[in-house]
Amino acid sequence: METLIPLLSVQQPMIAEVIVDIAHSDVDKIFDYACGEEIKAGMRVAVPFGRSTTTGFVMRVKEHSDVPAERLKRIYRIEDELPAINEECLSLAEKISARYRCPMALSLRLFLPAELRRGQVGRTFKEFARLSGEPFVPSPRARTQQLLLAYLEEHGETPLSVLRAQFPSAVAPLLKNHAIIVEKRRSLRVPYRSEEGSEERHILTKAQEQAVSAVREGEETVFLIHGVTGSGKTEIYLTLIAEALQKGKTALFLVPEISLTPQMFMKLRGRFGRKVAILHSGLSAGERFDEWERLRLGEARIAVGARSAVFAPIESIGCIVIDEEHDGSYSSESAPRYNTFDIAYLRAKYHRCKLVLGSATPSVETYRRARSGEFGLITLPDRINARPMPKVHIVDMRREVRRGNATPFSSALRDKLRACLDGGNQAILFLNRRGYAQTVMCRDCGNVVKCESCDVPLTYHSDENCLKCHYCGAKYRPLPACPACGGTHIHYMGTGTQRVVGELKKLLPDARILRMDVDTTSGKEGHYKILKQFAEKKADILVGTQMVAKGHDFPSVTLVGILDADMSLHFPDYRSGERTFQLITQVAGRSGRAGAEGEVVLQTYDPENYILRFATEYDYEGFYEHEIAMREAMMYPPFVKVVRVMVTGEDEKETLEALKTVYEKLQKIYAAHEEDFLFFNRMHSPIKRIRDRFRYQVLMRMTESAPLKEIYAAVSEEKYGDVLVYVEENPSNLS
DNA sequence: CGCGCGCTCGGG
DNA sequence: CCGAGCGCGCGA
Repeated sequence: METLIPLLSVQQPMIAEVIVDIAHSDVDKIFDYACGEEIKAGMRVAVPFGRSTTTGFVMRVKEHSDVPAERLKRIYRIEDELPAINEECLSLAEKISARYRCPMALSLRLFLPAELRRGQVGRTFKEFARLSGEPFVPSPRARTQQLLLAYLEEHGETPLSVLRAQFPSAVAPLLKNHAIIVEKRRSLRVPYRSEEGSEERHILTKAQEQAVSAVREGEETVFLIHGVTGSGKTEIYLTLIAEALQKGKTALFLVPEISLTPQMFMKLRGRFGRKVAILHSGLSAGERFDEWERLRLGEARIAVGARSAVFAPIESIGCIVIDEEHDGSYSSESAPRYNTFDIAYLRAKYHRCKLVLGSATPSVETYRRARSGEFGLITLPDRINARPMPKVHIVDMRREVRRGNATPFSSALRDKLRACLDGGNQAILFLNRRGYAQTVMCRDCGNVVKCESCDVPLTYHSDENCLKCHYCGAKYRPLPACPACGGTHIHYMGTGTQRVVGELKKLLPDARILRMDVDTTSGKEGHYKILKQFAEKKADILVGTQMVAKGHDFPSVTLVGILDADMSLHFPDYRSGERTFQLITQVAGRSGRAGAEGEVVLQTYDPENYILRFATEYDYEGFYEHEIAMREAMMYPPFVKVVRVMVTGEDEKETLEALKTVYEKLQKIYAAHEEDFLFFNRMHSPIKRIRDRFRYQVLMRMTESAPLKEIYAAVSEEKYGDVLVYVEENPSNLS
């Protein structure tokens, strides 16, 4: 008779559900692999796939598979000792893929630093020395050896490099005698390293105190802090973050791309020391990876960074902050086209924590949600130092032109500039147009010189003496004659920052001028270098594009000139008014922060415009009431949703064919839900070609109840060869 | 995505 | 008859 002996040595194999790291809809599905007990959800693994090996993400581990056992293959190896993506983030990735119809591989990648995917980031190691405990008495003459041992006695484990520097001759003999032991240990690179955070108490004003308790005690998940420039929003954020930390939780602090300056890093490091990890493209690959790793390991508990930091690998989040909530950089411009708020909201819901939005000029949509009671609304109307906002003077440029002033500066601005510099103060001139001249036109035939790859006029750049395309970056030699008619009356139209600097030198020959725009801020810390020079008063006037507008403090700036306030106002976009208001408010806020009272000169050809009027009065409420009424009357967001399906490809015929296919599918949805659509049409994009790709679009305006999911489904249903098709919701630029 | 399979077409 | 080219479906 046979006895059945349990085969303890043969483990029942487990099954891992794996998503392979290939961003393609054909392979965007679960593949089952056999694996052992050591495999956990969230790990990256190497798996045999087809005839090659691929990285995959373990989504789930289960006991049975519907795939016949003979077809199952085994996971080759584990790529990360610790699961790279936790349960919360795995399910978040699933939601993102479902919401934006993108392959799981793409949504999963959001949670990993690029360095990890590329494979070998140098994990750096460092040697540490400690006392071995073995009895050893150095000879009385070996004084440095005695000192070293005493040092270790006092300080405990110490990096070997420190000992080598302090006791150069002692290390080798002590090692030889086994008096000390050296171990290699993982060392994490900490950028902008400083000592522990300062424990000093930060005294809050009454208004700040009230704001903090409103968030702490409020019922809502989301809070909007609407506070004027200088009202002390940052201190509120930091207090809320500190409170989360005290409860043993972590925090997420999201800021616009541009405001991640070294000063900002230092401020946070000063406050929270090594508990802060900064996720930012300005760091080296190694630093970035290590900061991510410090968060994942729990060594750092506050993640600070731009948009992508919302995917930080932290657990038990106690507080999420989105500063400068209205900033455009919070929307992703490549697949998946997520909005940072939406992701942050999902995470806040999951962790049952507060999501705090802050802005001096909230987006109309956010403000409406706050006013309706959906979000908690906290208003900080006063500046900390009770200083009034700078006085804004509107200058009618039509009158200047009539008087024969052909320069970019009104007489009022010229006078104030001189007075400002005479008083030993600094000025900022803002103009949202880089280069020297906006367009190059032939006066003989009217031809405007365009880029070969884009349907865009070229901008003349005087410092490089070339024509540049601001969409693809291509450079061209300046033309001696018109390519269309051979005429030689080439006219340089419109003023950019370079021309302003040139004119300024003529006007104020002794003034020291700095320029800040995309062309002068190349390199890793380009912005920072220019801002630093200006802050150190190595220049009198800073001329720049909108990058001068974002939260930097220059105590001796007492004059801000907005050279062309209409520029963004007449942008063909329902948000142009909102953006202009935000921009003017921000730029104006640069004036008069500490010293004398500041002034702003706002030059416009449309001095009666309501947006400019409200901006000069710093009247956000007034602006909002006017704007929201207009949006409702015109049926624009937030009352409807603007959805654009973009179709772009290098081959125009192919692109048009794809457009036709997509349009027909969308038309079916439209026909079935006609009552939900206010607008439905296909057309050229305003810019017909960018980077050699033709651009067509189906533009829709629809109610909230319209079937957005069906639109996403229709677009991702079919393959369109080399033609790229994607959906945008309330796109921030409609070019 | 990368690959192999099989179908089709064209050349000799 | 054979080789190149392409569309399709598969991968666990």
